[in-house]
Amino acid sequence: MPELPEVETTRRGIEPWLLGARVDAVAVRERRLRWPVTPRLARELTGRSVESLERRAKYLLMAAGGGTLIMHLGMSGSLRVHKTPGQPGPHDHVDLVLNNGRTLRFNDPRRFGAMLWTRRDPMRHPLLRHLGPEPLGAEFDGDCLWRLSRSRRAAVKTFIMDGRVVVGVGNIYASEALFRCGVDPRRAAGRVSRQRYGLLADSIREVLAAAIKRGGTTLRDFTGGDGQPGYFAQELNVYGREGDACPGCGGPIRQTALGQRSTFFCPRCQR
DNA sequence: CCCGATTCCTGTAGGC
DNA sequence: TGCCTACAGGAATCGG
Repeated sequence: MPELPEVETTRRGIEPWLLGARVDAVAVRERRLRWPVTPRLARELTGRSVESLERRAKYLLMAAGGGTLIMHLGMSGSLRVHKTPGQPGPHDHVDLVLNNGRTLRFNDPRRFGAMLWTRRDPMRHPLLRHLGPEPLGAEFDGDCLWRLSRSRRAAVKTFIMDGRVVVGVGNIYASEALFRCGVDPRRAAGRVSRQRYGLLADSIREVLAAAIKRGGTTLRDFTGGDGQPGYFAQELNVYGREGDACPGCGGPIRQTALGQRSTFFCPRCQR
């Protein structure tokens, strides 16, 4: 499940093969992703050289020849650079054939991912323009969480997963960050103190940075741009561990649902 | 504006 | 063993 660390791991894995490479051909075998892949995408991308590959939230932005390819992995998408791609398998929806002999291949069984071409400033794109701060950036801290949360009655876990508040915090890392700072995920966002938001912001930053260091979390099938899995799963304290002993107090980890999302926490350590 | 519910999709885990 | 259903989730979008 690509969250920010998995997207960043992917970006770092494929960037060296993309920078400066020219796109010689684009093969679109399945147009039905989150939004339809337009014929324009292949037409305009072909012949352009890649200038940069950046990440904003969970989007990857590949700048090429004045336009930008906006990519999102959804929840089952992956991007890999192949030396010899071979016959496309199931769910290998898009290939970018590069002039350095490599092929960037987008695979996405559930097709929640996206590939969009824009000639405008990507940061002004409707999907990106209302996004909150990057959790690893300088402008993100406990005070901005605290300010935005006043009078909010939604659960704090739901609140930190809202991309307008802070980007990149998905279901796994939301549970982990809240455990780390001892905040009950069910607590109303407006009823978390300023001081505890300071701790929560630190926890979000730490847990994401640690996951990036490990190459992301591979629960089932995530692999980075080189096909390697991530190793943060073994450092998860609560996610997916209902009934297991809490690493803090030894009591059982509990599971509940918040905003239709499974949520894991320790009722003794988190208040 | 705020918030919860619904929607897209398919692989897989669990129940019978 | 094998079939069937439920569930997983990012995030846009809808409905209240």
